[in-house]
Amino acid sequence: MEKSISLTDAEWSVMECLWSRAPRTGRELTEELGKKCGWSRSTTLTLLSRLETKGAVGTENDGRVKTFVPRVSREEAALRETEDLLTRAYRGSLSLMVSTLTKKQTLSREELDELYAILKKAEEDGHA
Amino acid sequence: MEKSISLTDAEWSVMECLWSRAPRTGRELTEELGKKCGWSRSTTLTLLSRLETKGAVGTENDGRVKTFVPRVSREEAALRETEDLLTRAYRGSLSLMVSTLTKKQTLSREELDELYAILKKAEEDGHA
DNA sequence: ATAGTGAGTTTACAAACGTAGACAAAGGGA
DNA sequence: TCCCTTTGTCTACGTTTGTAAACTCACTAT
Repeated sequence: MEKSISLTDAEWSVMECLWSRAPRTGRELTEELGKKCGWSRSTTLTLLSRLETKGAVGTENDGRVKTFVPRVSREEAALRETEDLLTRAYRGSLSLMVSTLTKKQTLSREELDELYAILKKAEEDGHA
Repeated sequence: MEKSISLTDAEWSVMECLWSRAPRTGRELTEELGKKCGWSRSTTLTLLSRLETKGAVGTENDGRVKTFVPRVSREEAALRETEDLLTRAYRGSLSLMVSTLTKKQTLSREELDELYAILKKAEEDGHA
């Protein structure tokens, strides 16, 4: 597979916005990110253009106004980074990761229940 | 808590070496990383010195030779990055992370068993 | 026509990263 | 003593990232 796009911190904030609703105009995005991150208009637009170059967002020209849409899903992006981290920090072992986390922070009842459900599902799908 | 140290990609490789055995001399480290990563002597030493500045490794002077030791454990480093990622990409939800992973790759029987064990343990420790 | 606005594009610039060459001090042999 | 090697430090340089000002073009209200 061609290596999927990886996002920087600032870029995540932009994508976050786009994932929450799209298509959006530059206008809306600069406004929202201005509030949320304290960025200037330019900052947001620069980021958007870098993301476009990377192929993480697509644009369309409606008259003189550009609209932006995400080209990668949040899942893809998240997955990409997670796999990187898993490899880098846990030699690829998910259980090692989870155990490291649980050692440091207590999981809520809900979180636990969800995790059990997920495992159960994974189990079923696995030997299907 | 004072924000723990975060490592760059290249720095992880260096720490990896140190975690696998320490204390080590610059000599050993440049050799190993030269092979493993194709780095020049300078590269490794620069990284080591940056890590020293960050406080991620400590040094000691035995005569004219320096020895290096890790100052942060692999767990600490891994945890730090994992928490970052969890926040950035999964709004802090571990179960969301795990489910995203399981959707993309099948877990082995061992991995599953380990995960169940970890959850069980977390559960017990939780309401202790 | 004129000036002000909104939108998009260019240029900028410092800090962080990856990578490494150059240089200096110290020790070991010829 | 003189040179080579070892070890450590300093300097360097291109790229990426965060952040934003400056500039330009099209449009609108006067």
